[in-house]
Amino acid sequence: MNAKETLFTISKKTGYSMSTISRVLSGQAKKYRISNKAITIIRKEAERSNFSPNLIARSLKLKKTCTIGLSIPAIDNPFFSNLAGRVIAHMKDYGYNILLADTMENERNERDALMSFMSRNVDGIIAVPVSPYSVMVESIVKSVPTILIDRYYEDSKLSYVCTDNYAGSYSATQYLIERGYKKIHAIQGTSTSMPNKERVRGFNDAIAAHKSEGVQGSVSGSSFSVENGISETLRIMSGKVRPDAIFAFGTTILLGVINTIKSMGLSVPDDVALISFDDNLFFDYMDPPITRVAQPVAEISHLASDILLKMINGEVDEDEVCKMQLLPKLIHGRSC
Amino acid sequence: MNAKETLFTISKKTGYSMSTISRVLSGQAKKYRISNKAITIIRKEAERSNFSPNLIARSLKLKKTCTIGLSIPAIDNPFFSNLAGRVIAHMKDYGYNILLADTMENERNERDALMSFMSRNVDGIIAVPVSPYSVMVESIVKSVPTILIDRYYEDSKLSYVCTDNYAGSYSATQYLIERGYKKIHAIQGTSTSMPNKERVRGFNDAIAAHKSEGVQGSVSGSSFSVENGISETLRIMSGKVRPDAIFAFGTTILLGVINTIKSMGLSVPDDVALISFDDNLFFDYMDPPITRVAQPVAEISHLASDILLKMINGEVDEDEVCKMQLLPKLIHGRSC
DNA sequence: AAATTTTGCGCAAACGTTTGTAACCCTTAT
DNA sequence: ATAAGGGTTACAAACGTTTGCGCAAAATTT
Repeated sequence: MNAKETLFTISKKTGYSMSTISRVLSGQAKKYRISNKAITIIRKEAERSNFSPNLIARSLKLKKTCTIGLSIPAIDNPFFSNLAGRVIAHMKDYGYNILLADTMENERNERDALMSFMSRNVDGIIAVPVSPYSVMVESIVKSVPTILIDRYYEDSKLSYVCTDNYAGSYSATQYLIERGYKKIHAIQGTSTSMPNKERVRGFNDAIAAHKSEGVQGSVSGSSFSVENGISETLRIMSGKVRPDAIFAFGTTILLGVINTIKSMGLSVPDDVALISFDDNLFFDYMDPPITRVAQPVAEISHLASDILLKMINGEVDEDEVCKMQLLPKLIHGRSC
Repeated sequence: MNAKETLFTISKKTGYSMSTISRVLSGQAKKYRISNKAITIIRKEAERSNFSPNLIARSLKLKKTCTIGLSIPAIDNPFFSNLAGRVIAHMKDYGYNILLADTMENERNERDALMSFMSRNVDGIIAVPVSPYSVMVESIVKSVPTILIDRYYEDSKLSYVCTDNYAGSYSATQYLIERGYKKIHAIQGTSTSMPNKERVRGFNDAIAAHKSEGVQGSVSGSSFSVENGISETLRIMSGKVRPDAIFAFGTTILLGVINTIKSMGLSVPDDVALISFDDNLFFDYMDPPITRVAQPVAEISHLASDILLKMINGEVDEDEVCKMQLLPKLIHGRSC
């Protein structure tokens, strides 16, 4: 309705200069020895006219936007929406807003998002990258504090914090072995992604460590999708060596597996045991509740946010690369 | 690494003035009759130095940020994360970025978020409000195009688009009645929220319309939470008139219901039928798959975004209030 | 050859802040 | 009386864009 208030309009109203008003309203009154009289007059007028400073102008001047760019591959994936929620909440506590981009697992979208973040002068970037490491990503990202989550590039200069996928996978596999399962099949997701690679490695190592006990393991699959879970389950359960346990490397894969197993008239865990990577509220309410390796989303988000804040505040060396892997947690259902 | 490029630095490099460079780089070359020679030189230098315009400065000048503020109550709720994803994707197509706030159902957070949006001069706001309608909300929001989703205020000037909760609830109830259920209990969420009110109304009307057939209905409950689902189910299933069908007004409520019913040793749908409001990927993979009323999230998001864009572009009258209710869809599981 | 038009480009103000510096007024000490 | 000093406030430049206007040179017309 009424035109936007600015320092100028308040200046006209109160007779004080814009500088004085700026200082009062940004809490610098003491420092510049503004009189109490001026303070009260200015405060009152600001209050009355519902003044709020133009952060765009302030950002331009201060070269600080108090904005973080957050780029994730798929917000409808609970893991990522959870992540986003944590980051948003944490950053809000420090006065930062979040520009959110959903890249939909698409490199072009990611590129657009990062470019946009840069153009908008975000103070920092948190990203779950989808693109292969390339000069592009690095060049885009090297001029602004950036931290990766979940996925990362092995020997790059980009800091990251993620789940210890190797350990999680290893311990889940070992858990199955301890429960007496001998023929374990893992259904993997996108085979090129680092988390997936690590899960495969952990799985294989655990199997290898118990080879003498007659434990056999196999891995197949190609994407983090329900369809992949369905087709792989169909294939392996009708093969000649039917596994007695299946390790789904992701929530969506698991759904496909369950669905297929039930439609085949088999039961969990009697005919085949099930364990999954990633957590979900629904897992506890399924029949049976699903045993899974839960990534420490809260801790990851928290840690990544804190590290980024430190980078922004210059409390961490320019070229100090930070690589953190957090241990996931095994949550017991009754699917094994 | 290297200092940020600006029009000024390119000006020094090429010898052309900042105005000329600005016009070339913003595609206004033709309009201002810039020579091809200048265009190529400037383009090349911009390319070489990886120039990207400072959108903060541009925003300040143009009074347009190409940013939309999106405020939702809980991003870990699939309904809202889905919503957010749709809005983000849609707005991206029109060159807008999204500032996302998760209010966590907290009025103070919402207030902060909206204030922040205003200070940051967003071009428009999409919100799922949590606060009661008040002068505050209106005053915050009246100076920038705003549209509400899901929840709304009956006779306010704020436009909204949401599900036709009344119709959805009515048809779900009627569906139960048609399947022969006679004693139907609805477990509601936050009783003050408009969607909940409408669902109750739809439920009651459907029941009333079939009263002559001996259909009885009742409503209880107090929040959209698993706990509420649990406690209400426990209470009603151990009461003297045990319902033969339960209508859960939300996903989380449903989870509580299922869990309790199973732990009581009852089965769905033989002992009691189940139907739910809101959709979820997991519903199809539960045992049995859940019959539910799915809100048309995609359509809502799309429509709301489009309306907001029109408001921003001045293609809709200043004080024309837009109220849209979209029909939800009944998705058949096997829980009835 | 003069007048007019076209072409190509630069000047400078403006957007709303922040902040170093200067300046004013009023005491108080010299 | 003058200087010194503390308490208050204002001036003006800067952040990086965009754009109305104006101007010179080249091209065209008369």
